[in-house]
Amino acid sequence: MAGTEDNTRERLLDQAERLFSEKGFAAVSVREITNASQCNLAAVNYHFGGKQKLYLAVFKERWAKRAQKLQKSFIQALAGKQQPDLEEVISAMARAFLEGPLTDSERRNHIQLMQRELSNPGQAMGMIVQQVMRPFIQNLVSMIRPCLSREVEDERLRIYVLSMLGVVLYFFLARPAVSGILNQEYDQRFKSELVSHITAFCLNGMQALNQER
Amino acid sequence: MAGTEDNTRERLLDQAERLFSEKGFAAVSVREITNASQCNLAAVNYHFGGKQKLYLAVFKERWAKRAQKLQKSFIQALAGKQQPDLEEVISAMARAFLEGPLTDSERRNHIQLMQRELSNPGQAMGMIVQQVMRPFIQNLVSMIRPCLSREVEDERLRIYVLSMLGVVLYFFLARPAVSGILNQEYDQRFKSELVSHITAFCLNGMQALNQER
DNA sequence: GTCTATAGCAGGATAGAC
DNA sequence: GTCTATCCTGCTATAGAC
Repeated sequence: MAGTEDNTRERLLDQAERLFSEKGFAAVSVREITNASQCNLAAVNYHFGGKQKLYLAVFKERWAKRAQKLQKSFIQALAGKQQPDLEEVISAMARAFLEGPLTDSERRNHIQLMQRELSNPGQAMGMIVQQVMRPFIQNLVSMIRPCLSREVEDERLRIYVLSMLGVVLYFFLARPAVSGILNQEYDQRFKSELVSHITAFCLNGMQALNQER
Repeated sequence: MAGTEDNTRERLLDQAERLFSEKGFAAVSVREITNASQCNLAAVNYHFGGKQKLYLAVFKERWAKRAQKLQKSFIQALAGKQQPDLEEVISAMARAFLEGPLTDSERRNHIQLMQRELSNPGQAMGMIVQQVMRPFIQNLVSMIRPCLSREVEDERLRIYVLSMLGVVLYFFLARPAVSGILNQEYDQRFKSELVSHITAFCLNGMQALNQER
């Protein structure tokens, strides 16, 4: 009685995550989710208590775990270094988002889902900011601080870290537009070119912190 | 017969733009739009031929015009200079998006609507990319090229311009998240601090183009 | 735990009076 | 050009058999 263990529930979470990230909460119907999960319409209510609660469960049981995985892979990439330099930190961050431990579709789902919630705050946004983004940013801040040649307040440093995240995430979110503008598919070659570019751009951008202002 | 001239149609476009940008296409009902516009349910069908076509009309008749206004204000800001330097170009760009000629709510509607379409391409995306973004980016490219100390191919320069746009737009789109992370309202003081920050960050970031690679 | 069946309601669209 | 009334589809949620 512990072998099968709620396979339906898992399939529902999988498909719900995929569909919500592709189309957004309102554009997805429970029928679409249960059909894709090859289970019955009533299953959503039985397992989660409604569409809205399923949405929340996707964040709590799937999204948050992936976010941890992503951050662990970022930390792992820097684990060898005693004191990584700025370039290493930035490149590891860009790589975590663009080439990290997730599959392509996982990555897309993960980031699109986050963006939907961040620009259209619902009940999951508090959790995302408090439990995932704040710690991650604080983590970056404390890795970057020793690389700088001047004392910089936390608050100012956080804005810089947000700017770097902005660059990375934007190449993701506006992916269809970027493809259209550059006439460029997001293949493996282009993605690693992007990592180089982002690293160079942000590395130079961060130098503003080392200047008088 | 040319004085009143379809006031209802205009109100519908106004309210549709606001609601679509706040909640997204699927989450808004025709009833919600017509109530907000203080007109009848059937008006959407009469004037536009359906909800989907109203959505498209919002982009064609409202969004595109605002985009032009925004770009004109950007060009205007640089009109005095014979050859603006890089800092002036970047600061004018950031200002156009963050403090430009639109009211706060116009700006929010405009950018959120764009982002919804860019990350979730529908029928309006082609128009946005071809008629608005491509020309704007090409414009930026040709203003920036003379500021550089090296020859740079168009393609490479476009990626840099996209990165700058990424920074600017991200501070907009993730506004609720940024507020939560920094514990900071988007008041006038903070917005002009953002413009300074973005200018400094991007100005330095662009220096990567002047380096060997 | 999974299914069928259905209640109950909100959605987009349209016909036709004015 | 605007309104009312209504059609019909599709939605979420639930009751109850198995």
